[in-house]
Amino acid sequence: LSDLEVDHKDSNDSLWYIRYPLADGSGSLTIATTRPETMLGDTAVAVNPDDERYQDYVGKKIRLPLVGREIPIIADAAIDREFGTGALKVTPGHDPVDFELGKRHGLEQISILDGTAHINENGGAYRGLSREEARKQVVKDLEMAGLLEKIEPYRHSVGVCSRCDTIVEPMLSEQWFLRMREMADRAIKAVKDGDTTFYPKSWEKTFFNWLENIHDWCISRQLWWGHRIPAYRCVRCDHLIVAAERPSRCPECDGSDIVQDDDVLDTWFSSGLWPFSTLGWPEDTEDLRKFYPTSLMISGYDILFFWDARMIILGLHLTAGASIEQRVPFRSLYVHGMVRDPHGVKMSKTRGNVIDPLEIIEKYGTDALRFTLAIGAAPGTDIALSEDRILGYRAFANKIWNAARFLFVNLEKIEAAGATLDDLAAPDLRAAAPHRRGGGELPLVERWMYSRLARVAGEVNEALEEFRFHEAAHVVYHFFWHEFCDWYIEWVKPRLAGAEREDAVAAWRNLFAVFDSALRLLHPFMPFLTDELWRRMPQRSGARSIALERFPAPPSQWIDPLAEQQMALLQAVIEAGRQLRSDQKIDPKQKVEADFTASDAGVRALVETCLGPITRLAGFSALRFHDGGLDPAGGALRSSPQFDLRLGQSPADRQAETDRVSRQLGRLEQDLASKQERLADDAFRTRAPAHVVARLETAIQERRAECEKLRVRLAQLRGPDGPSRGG
RNA sequence: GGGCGAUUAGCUCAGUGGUUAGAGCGCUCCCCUCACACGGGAGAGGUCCAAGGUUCAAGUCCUUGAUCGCCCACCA
Repeated sequence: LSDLEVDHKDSNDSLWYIRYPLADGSGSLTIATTRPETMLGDTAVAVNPDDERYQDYVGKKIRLPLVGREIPIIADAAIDREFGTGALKVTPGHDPVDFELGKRHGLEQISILDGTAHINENGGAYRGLSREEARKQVVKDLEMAGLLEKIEPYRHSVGVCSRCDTIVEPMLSEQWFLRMREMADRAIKAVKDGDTTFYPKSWEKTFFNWLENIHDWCISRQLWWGHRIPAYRCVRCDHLIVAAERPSRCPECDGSDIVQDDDVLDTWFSSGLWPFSTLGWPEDTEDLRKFYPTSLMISGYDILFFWDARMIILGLHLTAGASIEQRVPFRSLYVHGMVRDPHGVKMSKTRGNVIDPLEIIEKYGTDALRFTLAIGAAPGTDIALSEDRILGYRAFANKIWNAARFLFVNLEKIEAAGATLDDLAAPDLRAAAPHRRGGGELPLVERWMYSRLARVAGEVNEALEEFRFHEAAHVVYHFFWHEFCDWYIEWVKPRLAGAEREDAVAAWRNLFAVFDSALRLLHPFMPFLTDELWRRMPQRSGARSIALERFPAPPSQWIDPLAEQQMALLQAVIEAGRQLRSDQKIDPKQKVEADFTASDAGVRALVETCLGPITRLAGFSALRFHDGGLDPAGGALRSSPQFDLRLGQSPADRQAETDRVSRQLGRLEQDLASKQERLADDAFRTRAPAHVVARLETAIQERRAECEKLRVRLAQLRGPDGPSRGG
């Protein structure tokens, strides 16, 4: 096992205090141990040289109980005086610390265990017992001999096999090690120099920390399966040869009886060779030159040390290349999180909180699962996977499906008027978007839609570029559902079945063009659904899959800030209308008249040009325009800095309306006060960038106007002549 | 012992110094309106863990602390 394959687990154990008698019978010394059975292999007792309690003992001999061997008492600065009794039994054969200690003091190394963790012939009477049985027996015998002073409960960490949880028993054996220092330093340098970049970058620190403290790597394993270690031994003279090819004769004694080492390489060593051994290395192949280093490695952090770091280390060491940058196996390493249970707890079979991806796929669909993982994959975080969340994204998949259904079902209406799917959605038509009706102007809603598409595509591309998958998924989700479906489709619906055939055709072509782009943007996140829907649109002959199409990168000329601003205003008017309806508890089926006023003639003109969609989407039977303020006599009112909107009937609940306005006014006044305070600060005016100051000034102006309107409104609501009749 | 990270709405989480801090789910109210009730519309809900500091400006940067994770480590 390598160090990395040993986990350390806290364990409630005992600390046994054992009396070791001096060989000359002049007394005894008590040691404390967590593994009493290992005393069978003790070859010394050690104390700290500065420990005054044991000054007289150093140099004397102990007669090891149960064994009878005489062992020395030695002094070593590594001994912690505070632990136990300050005296340590030294077992070089079965403890790494003791092994080092033994080497410093020339102590004998005695192995008392065989390969199956049973006591061997060095354990005398205990031979044949398992380590657990031996512990019991040793303790029992010590107790009988009156040498067991006490047992204390003790909590410490125990090394266990990371695969099977068995307690690891340190023992002496011959193994192959890789000297890591220089190779680790080269890997550190490569990453520091930016030859490979980690995403998120914070993982580089973890990487450095590990490499800076790295130990030599034990790469030999006593297993059947694996790359056999290329080391050969001459049977006659025992000479060792390490070579790529099996030597026919021993270079030392010319013997021909040569056997290969039985050990195989650590599987992670073999895996570490993967990036170049798969490309034909050590031959200088075309593949190797073309694909090494590769651009991106995606990996979970649980194998950062096991695999990713080793690929870098071995790549730097073994591959030929013109420069050091060409030796790293990959330019970017994206380190993703782990999928956890709904509460962020690691999944485990024993805990029973494992979510089976196949069951999830069966239940909610592959695309829903994939989208959930993508949108949850914020760099540097794990993903808490809950079925509720997946359910939400299944709904999204359903939404996409239904939007497509809308397109294809409604097509019949225009097909009746003689247009075919090819007339509306042919691939070259989709590519030639936007479509203007008879060479005229593009309607506002389409200018807005294409502008949004261009921005969203830009954001998605940028996010993917930086491995911000969650952001890309979020942006495209919001775009499809809340812009494409909620606003764009709803807005253009009447035109699609409209009598004006030319306008209808243009609207359909734009709708399909945007839908096509949306599918492409969605494809990395929902591959199956998007491909299926894409196939239902006409395609170039020979086109095989949406996966092979271009990812959208709409021209930046589509970005139209004016259209976005105007559309936002119209949306605000519609939303104000809906809020009023909802507040006034107006039956959704009932259309109501509304009154509108705007101080800016441009705003009024804009609203007038889009009267159809506004009245339809807000549920108005009519929208009446007024000059100046709206009649204070009645109706429920919504104000914004740009416009006022009133529903033509009295508030159903005057008190509720008063409360709402007053709450809103309170919020605004507070905000206004803090803004004014900030603006009044000379330091802010002089030191903040001009655009920040200007923006604040604009905001204050707007806020003031809003507050004023609300104050007037509040006075009306509270006044004796408050609204009492429809108006 | 060393290192890394987290703490933001009821839950799970985004948030790149600069509008009134966001999303999904959940919750409340209305609506089965001719793509979708896996839907539409409207809402409620947050002293951004604490205390200092830097800055004209901090959820965001720095320090300390608390709590919770994870990784590494040869304390018998």
